Amino acid sequence: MPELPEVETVRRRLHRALRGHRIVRIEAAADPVVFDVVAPADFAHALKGARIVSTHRKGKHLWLGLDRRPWPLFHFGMTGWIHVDRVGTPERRFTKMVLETDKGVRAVFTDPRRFGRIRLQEDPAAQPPVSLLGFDPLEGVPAVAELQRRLVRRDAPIKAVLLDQSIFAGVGNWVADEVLFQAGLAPQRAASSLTTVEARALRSALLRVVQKAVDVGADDARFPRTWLFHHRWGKNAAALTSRGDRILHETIGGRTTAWVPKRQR
DNA sequence: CTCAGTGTTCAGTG
DNA sequence: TCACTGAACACTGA
Repeated sequence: MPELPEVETVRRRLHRALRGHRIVRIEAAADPVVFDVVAPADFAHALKGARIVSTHRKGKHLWLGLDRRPWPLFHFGMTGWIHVDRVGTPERRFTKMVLETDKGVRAVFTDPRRFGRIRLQEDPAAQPPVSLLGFDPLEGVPAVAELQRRLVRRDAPIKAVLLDQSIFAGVGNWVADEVLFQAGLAPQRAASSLTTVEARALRSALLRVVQKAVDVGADDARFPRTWLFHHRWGKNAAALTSRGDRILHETIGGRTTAWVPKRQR
């Protein structure tokens, strides 16, 4: 479930588990889809022997800072993940990369659907795709006036604009729907039609949703009961919110969108 | 067997 | 060039 909160949660786990360790072994699967720009052997060679000094994230992109360059950069796509295990743990299915450290920690990148990507870059923060991202909500959302300035020239539905990574880095399908639900905004509203009051509601809902999801380690069982999240899945026509309001499912911005007409205008 | 899917990119159109 | 839409990508699981 890799949107901003999930990726940030993985980053924090990696940070605690790997920082200061030296990489003693790398296994990189022969998968030219996931390793789309670096040969797996070159990736392994670049990492082996290096020390992990930092972890980084912007939007849905995650990378490690090493004591030498280049650095590894990960994107989880729809089904990617990095699991932190101890060396000796049973293998996992759909493994694309295994990293083992001198202190016996193993990080495993898995991805059944193979939309994820593993790359190598000299300076991930300074080069595409990371350099092309908009603001990361966890690092702070622009003031309402600035936000509105960016929305006013967009005729697309606000749902689609929320998914635009060059503006809202890290927002994915469920975060977008949750934000619109909590802000009381109908997803098909043109972004340019938002009033200042509505843009303010959007801004604070975005901040609140992302912060809360990260605070609970992206563990959805700990999301507040009032969140749409718990009721939105499965395109169930009879689905209701915690207050008993009907949830509609329709395609907006090219994605399945769950929303509550009674609460969103 | 069919279809949806927590993401991104590209082709085609206006 | 830009903004927008819809298809394509690859594969699992319901």
